[in-house]
Amino acid sequence: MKIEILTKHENQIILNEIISQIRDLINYKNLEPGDKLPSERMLAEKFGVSRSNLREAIQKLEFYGLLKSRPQSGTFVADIGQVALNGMIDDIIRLEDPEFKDLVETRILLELKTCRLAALRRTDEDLKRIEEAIQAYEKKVLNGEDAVQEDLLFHLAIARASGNRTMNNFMLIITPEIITNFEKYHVCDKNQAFLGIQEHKDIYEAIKAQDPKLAKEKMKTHFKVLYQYCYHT
Amino acid sequence: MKIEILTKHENQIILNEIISQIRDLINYKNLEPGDKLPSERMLAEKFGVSRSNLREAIQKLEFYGLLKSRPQSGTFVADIGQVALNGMIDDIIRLEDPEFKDLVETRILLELKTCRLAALRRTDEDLKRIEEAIQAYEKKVLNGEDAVQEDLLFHLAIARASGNRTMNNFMLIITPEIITNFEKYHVCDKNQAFLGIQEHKDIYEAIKAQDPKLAKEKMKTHFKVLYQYCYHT
DNA sequence: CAAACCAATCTGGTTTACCAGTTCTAAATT
DNA sequence: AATTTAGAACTGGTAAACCAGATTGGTTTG
Repeated sequence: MKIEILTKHENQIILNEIISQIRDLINYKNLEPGDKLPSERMLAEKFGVSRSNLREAIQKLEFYGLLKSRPQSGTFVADIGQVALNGMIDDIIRLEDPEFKDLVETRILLELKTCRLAALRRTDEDLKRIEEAIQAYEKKVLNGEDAVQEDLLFHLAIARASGNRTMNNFMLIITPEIITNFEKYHVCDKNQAFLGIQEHKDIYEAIKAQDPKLAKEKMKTHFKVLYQYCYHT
Repeated sequence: MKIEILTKHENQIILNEIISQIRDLINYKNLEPGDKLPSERMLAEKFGVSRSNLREAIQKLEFYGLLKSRPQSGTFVADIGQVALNGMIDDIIRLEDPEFKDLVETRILLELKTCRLAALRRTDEDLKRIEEAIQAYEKKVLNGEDAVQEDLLFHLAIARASGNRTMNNFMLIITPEIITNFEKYHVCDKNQAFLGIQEHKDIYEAIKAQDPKLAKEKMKTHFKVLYQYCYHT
């Protein structure tokens, strides 16, 4: 068999085609929640794709909670009816990579909430971690060095302190892309970094004082520049 | 070699161990953004694990944007410095599966935003899709049938209309878990489903009228029961 | 001496073969 | 006829073999 090397994008396209075929099969066979799919080998042959590719597709649907694989047993439809399953698969296939603006918008939304929650739920260990992040940031900025990484760890420490694992996870997902784009587009300049020290401290104090409203306000102030970048460019 | 069948959880533990070893190696070798990691074969041997497991670990780090694999070339550290990389890997390893409350809390946060954005950005096609979702929901409820799926598709249609791909993706991620738990814990009863019809229509009208503030208000009303479940139990 | 070139080697990706539980069938037993 | 049980076939997961493009070092050529 001829083998071709595919780009990430081409691979994603055939992945979506397989997913769409899996959806069609579920509809055709009227599979309901808990029903078993045909084996990976059969599906791979039926769709004319390799088992690896088929497994990738299944794993993607597993990631979105639509299928469940059980070792030595089979792959099953999750506890989700056909209507929702069809709607979700359509959305999953259609969904493209986010733009930078989408990431920033989401980040602002998440962080205004995580810092509120952090003010309500933070433990002493959380406080300590946030404080350490501030000190690392301050040290770098005062030395005239780039401190994007330390800035980020401060925000991740707050996400952790929020006690909400889902938001924490989402912050981890969008964070690296944000960092790299920050540095690429120079969203923050030296002066901003300097102002950031006090802003970070204000946020920390609000969280320490367990004042969620103030914490959110201070975070909003901290995001002023980011707001403008997101909504006025 | 002896082969053991591992549970998903056990597998995740050894995955985290490998990730932690990768982090140690990056620190030990002082690898900077863009530097190349040793080959998968070498790492697998060095860590005493199979190449498949090692690849899984790499793919997880790739998902979080910390590594980048290039075919026939190698695996590289992303454009992220050691400080951020260490912090993020620690968080990734530590992070456990979210609780239901985390999901609901995040969903409320996301949806209050997506419906605002939908009011600002919705196209005519978006409106049409939302309307169809409402009709499907209404039909089921009036028939006395369960309409959790249709309810969900209504909310996903709004997420799509928000025009923010990241939020759309996040909604898709948390949605199935929410559905299954809804049905398990009977968060919504029949009466709620009935009230939901008008609430959905109110949200739709606000989005149609491009009134973000009203849309958010109506969504908040719609989430009243959910709020109570989330914060008062 | 520098630039072009070529083949040996190394790379991540993919296919193939194999593993060990699970599941189903049908024969054996009560 | 209903129940038990042995075993064959099937399952998702995993290890090993293989692929072809990328890299690299040394050689050749201008």
